[in-house]
Amino acid sequence: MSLSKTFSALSEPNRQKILDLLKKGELSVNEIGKYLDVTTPTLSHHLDILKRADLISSRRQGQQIIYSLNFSILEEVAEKIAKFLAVKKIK
Amino acid sequence: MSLSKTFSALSEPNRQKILDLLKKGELSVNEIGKYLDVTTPTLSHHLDILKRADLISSRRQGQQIIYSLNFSILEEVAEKIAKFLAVKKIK
DNA sequence: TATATAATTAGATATATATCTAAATATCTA
DNA sequence: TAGATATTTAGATATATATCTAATTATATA
Repeated sequence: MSLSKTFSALSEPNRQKILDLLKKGELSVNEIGKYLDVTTPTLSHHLDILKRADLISSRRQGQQIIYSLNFSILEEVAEKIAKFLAVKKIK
Repeated sequence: MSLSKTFSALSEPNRQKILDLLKKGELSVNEIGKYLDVTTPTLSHHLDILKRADLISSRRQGQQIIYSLNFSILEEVAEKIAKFLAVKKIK
């Protein structure tokens, strides 16, 4: 997974909000939609981008698709930034 | 400064490379250009975006503009991600 | 099995972004 | 001060992205 793809996924406010919502626990598309001011197809598009960036996962539960947060990529990003910043201290 | 603007600035590969180059020390536009496969105006555009995101600073030195890395915003990003991830441990 | 509900996919459109060439600006130097 | 060098700004263009409506797919249920 490229850092660019991750940062790109993280750069959109609606997607940040989705991650914030999922932080508290998994949610269906419909439930997420209640907190965002976009149509369902637009929401679906944002979920797709987050999923391709491996920031979230999904599973079907009856008629609903339940999305949940993946922490690992964000942990990697934090680690990479920390490693990047580490040079500062070396100097 | 919005997180979106920061992530957006960080999402482009050439800009990531610029930050990487500046990590080792300040450089002129011309020097940075040696490592990137873009024209000078394009490079100037990327520098402008990084500067607007407060990720780099510049000063004039004779005919050259010298760019240097700002660590603070990246430190903030790392901190925000860490804080975001902290909920995981709480639960 | 027809209808309702949940979500995605398709297709269109408007805005943003990355890129280039050409022109402008700033500084240095012969 | 004329010409060279360094960088930015202006303007054009092609690609990417966010958004919508309409259509499709998947599941549940009366």
